[in-house]
Amino acid sequence: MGESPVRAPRDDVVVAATRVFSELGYHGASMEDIAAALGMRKASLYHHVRSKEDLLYIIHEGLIEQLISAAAPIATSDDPPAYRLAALIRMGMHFISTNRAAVTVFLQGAGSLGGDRWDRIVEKRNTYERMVARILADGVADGSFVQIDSVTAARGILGMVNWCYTWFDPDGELQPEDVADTFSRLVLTGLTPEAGC
Amino acid sequence: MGESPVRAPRDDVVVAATRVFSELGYHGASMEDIAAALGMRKASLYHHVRSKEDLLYIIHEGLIEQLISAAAPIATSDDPPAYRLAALIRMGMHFISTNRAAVTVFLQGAGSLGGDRWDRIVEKRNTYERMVARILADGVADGSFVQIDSVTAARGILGMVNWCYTWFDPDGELQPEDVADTFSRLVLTGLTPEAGC
Amino acid sequence: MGESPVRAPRDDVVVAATRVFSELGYHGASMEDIAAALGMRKASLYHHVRSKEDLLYIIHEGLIEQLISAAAPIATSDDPPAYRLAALIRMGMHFISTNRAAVTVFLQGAGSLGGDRWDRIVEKRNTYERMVARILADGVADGSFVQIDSVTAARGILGMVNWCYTWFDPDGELQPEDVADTFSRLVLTGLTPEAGC
Amino acid sequence: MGESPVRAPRDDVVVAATRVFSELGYHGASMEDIAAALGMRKASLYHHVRSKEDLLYIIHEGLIEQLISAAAPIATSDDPPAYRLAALIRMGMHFISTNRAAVTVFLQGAGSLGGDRWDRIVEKRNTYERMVARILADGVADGSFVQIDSVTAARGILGMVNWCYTWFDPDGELQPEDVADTFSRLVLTGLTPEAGC
DNA sequence: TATGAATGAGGGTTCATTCAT
DNA sequence: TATGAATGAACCCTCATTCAT
Repeated sequence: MGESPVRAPRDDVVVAATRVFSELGYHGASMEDIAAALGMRKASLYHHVRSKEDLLYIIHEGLIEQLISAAAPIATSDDPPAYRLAALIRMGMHFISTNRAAVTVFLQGAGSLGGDRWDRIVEKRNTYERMVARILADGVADGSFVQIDSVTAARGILGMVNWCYTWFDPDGELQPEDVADTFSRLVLTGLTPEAGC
Repeated sequence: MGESPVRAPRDDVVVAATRVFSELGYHGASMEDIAAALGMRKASLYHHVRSKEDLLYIIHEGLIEQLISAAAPIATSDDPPAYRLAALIRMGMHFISTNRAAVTVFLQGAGSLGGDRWDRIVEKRNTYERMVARILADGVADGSFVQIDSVTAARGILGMVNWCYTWFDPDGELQPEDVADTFSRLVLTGLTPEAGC
Repeated sequence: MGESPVRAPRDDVVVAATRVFSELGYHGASMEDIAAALGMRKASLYHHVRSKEDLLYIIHEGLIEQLISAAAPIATSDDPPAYRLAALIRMGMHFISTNRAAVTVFLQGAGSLGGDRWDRIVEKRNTYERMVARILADGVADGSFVQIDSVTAARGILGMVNWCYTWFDPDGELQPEDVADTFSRLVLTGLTPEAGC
Repeated sequence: MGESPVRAPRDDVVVAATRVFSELGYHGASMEDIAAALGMRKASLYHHVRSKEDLLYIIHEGLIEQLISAAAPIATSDDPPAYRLAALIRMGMHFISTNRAAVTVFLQGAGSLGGDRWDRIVEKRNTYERMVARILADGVADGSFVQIDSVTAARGILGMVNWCYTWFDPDGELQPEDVADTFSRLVLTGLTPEAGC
């Protein structure tokens, strides 16, 4: 915290890079492309960012930081686990539909980020994952959830939500809340009706 | 249709390419890398494949074809929906843990495949997705599943399973069947115990 | 002649450029580097100098002018040739140890200076060289030196002294005068003791 | 010895690079220039060399190795010091006039070679220097030379010879042997005639 | 005077692909 | 089938220089 060697570039630069990366992929996008999206030439771009990889890192870090900030209050609230889980799923869907491009870059960008930086991102990613797992573990502990492998279940739920970046269309008929509701019902009460009640 | 068809290259070539692509990413891997993995030089590789993109397409097609072949008998069996869904999840986990590299290439490779070919892959991908959605719809129809948006739920379940390529370690403690069981319970009976029965 | 003349920039600018050029080489140093050494930004530097090459020329000219000024009175004095030569060597060593950075730039900078300017520097360099050769010729003429190719010998002596920029350390144990004495003895009386006297 | 990570490129490549570097300077020369000198394109050059710096290193190493090989038998022979010194000077002049371009690259190239490699070259350069100093020390020890700082004198003599790369013209009237003779007389018997004999 | 921004002109390097042997 | 060589097309990045503020 505080010693990041990466200057924060102008906002529009990051926004443009995020869009271009999400459309062409990190490797498929050239600095030229990003510059063009900003109405400037390649060389000018280097006044705002030090390298292409810097841009990728900035996007990654911005996203995971924002995600954690949004998740933390939900995960650590005093609400019952089921409630917290549903809120987290809703937040996740909202996040994806609001940050479409950045999420795409984030979830596809694996492997393009150099060692140290990738490690730092992974660490934060794990932090987020642990928040979800913690909610499940809490529920199992207090009996509001059935006995289940909370880590695996958490990863399953995360996958369910993350995967939306491949198909969810914010401009489509379905609202993010609709999807979140479906997912919540799916993992909370399950597909099968409660037997014999 | 109009393009010249893709000759099927020697198996070891596809295997090597799959491994190299999965490790370095499609863009990050060079033909040189693949050739080296086969103990030959770049130029020789062109006696076996016509282009780098051909390789990617071959891998994609091989995978989706194999996946559909494995899924079809399950999806179309006469077993009850809940049973079929569990079987599909189990098959999916098994598939991922057996075809680690290819699955990685398949799920990360979006965007690197040219128009026509990508479309053909997407079509088959949709076929697979529809199989899952159909099972859910069947369950909703026969009352064995609760009323739910079967398409969205199917995508959620697929995401849950697909996402495993990012974290599941075939050499770890967890068996693919264990994960499949957790996932099945999660989406069939849900996290919350059946109330007051 | 036809080109616009070079304004003399602030002294500290030249000093900084000299140091930076000597450390990184002319091509290796950027205007940014020089500006940084002055605590300003690249663009500000252009208020003081018109171009990078101007800086190089200014350094070259300042050095050769200063060197000629120091050498002239010695070379044209009435002292006997041996004395003048020794004095010149001493002056040369003193000059190198006092103007380390500038000498480095001067002796390494060949080829970076454009046609006309380089020619002008070379001309002055030759003037200096001729001073030394003249001393030798004088000695040969008045019999105080042996018959020898005075031009070649002069170049040898200059090389001996100039070369010091590659190894002489002003902060080392050896004083410039010590080196000058060794060099003077070497070229005046030689390594071999006078035979049978 | 043996573990050099630099493949030896085709001879003509090294020759061309040497000439181009000597004419334009390392930084002033582009890979394009070198390729053009070989009648190929920039990209083709990379089949023969891994990087521009590799080329520079190969030139440096080739030169210093060759120089040491030529100097060693002279320096370690049983001939009297004066004879060995004269022979070394003659060899040096011959070397410079035969390897004009490479010597130019070698003596100007300081600073362009990365840390490790530069260190390795400097080490060998010192080896060569020590050979000369050793001859002088031998002469001082056996009384055939006057008492003198042999290290400084050696550097002076080396400078005298090395400096020739800046002015000696192999196609001029002066033969390398002529210059060598002048230099030998200069440092062996000196400029001043033997007094009163 | 000082500077942030912009940019044309390269420069080194990589790479998929072709071709003659 | 195998490969050494060659190359066009890019790509990332640097830099001297200009200009509006």
